[in-house]
Amino acid sequence: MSTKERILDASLQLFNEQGERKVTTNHIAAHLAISPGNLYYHFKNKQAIIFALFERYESRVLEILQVPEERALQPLDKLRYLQDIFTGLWDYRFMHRDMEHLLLADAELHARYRAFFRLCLQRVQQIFRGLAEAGIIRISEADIASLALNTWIVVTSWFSFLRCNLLNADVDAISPELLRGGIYQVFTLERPYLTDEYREAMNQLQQQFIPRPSWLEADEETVG
Amino acid sequence: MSTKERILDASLQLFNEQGERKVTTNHIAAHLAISPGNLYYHFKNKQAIIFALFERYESRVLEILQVPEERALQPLDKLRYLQDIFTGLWDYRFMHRDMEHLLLADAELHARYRAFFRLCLQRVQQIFRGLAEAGIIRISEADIASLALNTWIVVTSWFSFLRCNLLNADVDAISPELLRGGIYQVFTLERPYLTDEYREAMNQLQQQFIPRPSWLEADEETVG
DNA sequence: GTATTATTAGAGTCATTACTCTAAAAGGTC
DNA sequence: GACCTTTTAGAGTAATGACTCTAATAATAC
Repeated sequence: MSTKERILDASLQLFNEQGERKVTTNHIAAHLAISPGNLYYHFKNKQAIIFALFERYESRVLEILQVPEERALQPLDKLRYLQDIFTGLWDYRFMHRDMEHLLLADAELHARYRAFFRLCLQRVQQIFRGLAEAGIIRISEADIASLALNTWIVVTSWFSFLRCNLLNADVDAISPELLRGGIYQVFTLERPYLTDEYREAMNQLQQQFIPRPSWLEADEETVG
Repeated sequence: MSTKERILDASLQLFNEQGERKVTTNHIAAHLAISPGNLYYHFKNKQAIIFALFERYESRVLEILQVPEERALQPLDKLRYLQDIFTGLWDYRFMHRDMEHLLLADAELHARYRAFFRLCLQRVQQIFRGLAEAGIIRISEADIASLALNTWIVVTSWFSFLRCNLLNADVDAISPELLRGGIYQVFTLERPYLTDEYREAMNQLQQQFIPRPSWLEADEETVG
């Protein structure tokens, strides 16, 4: 693997683990046992690393959010979308964590992100239209726009929500178990629009993702 | 006004304007034309300032989220809740912007925030129960929990969403106009549960908050 | 007025961090 | 092996930022 790719992989790992703010370029170099000079030979600055990671993230997400044209959507499609998207967000979880700062620091990235967001929103709307055409949901165009936006917000905020509201011990061990809570929440957004025909089936699907809401557990008493 | 309060006010202002990450204690002192030593006489560190601001924020929000016991909820109550909460969030908007980092850096604040969140969630659920008892919505207990959580996520993420997706020029001018989009989104979350009796009235209420979705506008071409 | 305490100034410190510079090594070509 | 390009090491730098220390000044008590 090329040094350039190794730098990206290590950066992604460290950013995800500790947050972009706490990971310095020197840390990244040290982690790879290369010199800072070497790192800066491959990337002109920290922003360039982040930009490259965003490109990876973007293509990953857009690949997932494709709507099949040759066939109608099925109930399980929705589930697959959610699982794939949440997994993708997990793999690049530092991104939405510090997004505001990243965008403020890099106007080019900001423009790129805006375009990406708009494309995603369109895709999500297409998916809902597909579900409507397949008779799975019944929904007006105006509601599709609102529902898509709410879905976007909940999905992209889910890991931030978890990290803020889990016990510290759990934060280090965010697991598929916690991902499920996010899937459950998004199902809830869509549920009111299900047609009679599919309501029961989709509800049963959703039931499989009922979370054990660990964010409601009380803190342990600190032993004094 | 005491120096201590002036420090808090200035910190809040600067944090909101530039983000906690970019505002140093020296900046705060300079802004007030006092010495760093003076600042540190009143607060033992930057975290202590943030903690004090959180206490303000917390009491502000909890005051808003009260459920009247002597009377039933009315359709306009929901609107007032939303307007007050969004205004409160606006006044402390740096908070949810850098929340993850703030909590990771201060275990005490983290515990406090968790408790605050759980209390808020209960209050929001109570509000939905109140709306159900008043015959405005019809909803199961399980759905109340999901709906409350989705509401929390959308509300607390709304300003982050805006800052990420607005044109740079607009970010500096986030206005009531943009607040309205948030209110509209939250109305959408609740809308499917409205009873026949109130559906029309609430829809009309919501229509007043249709946003001009500036986050969908294209970037200006850069003049080359 | 004097003693005591609360408040303030401001220079300074120490660690951190993004990034640079020079030279050495490695790799490829003929 | 000589020549050239690519890659790497690693010491160094300039700026920054959270925080400290000492001494001066204001406020208060008696």
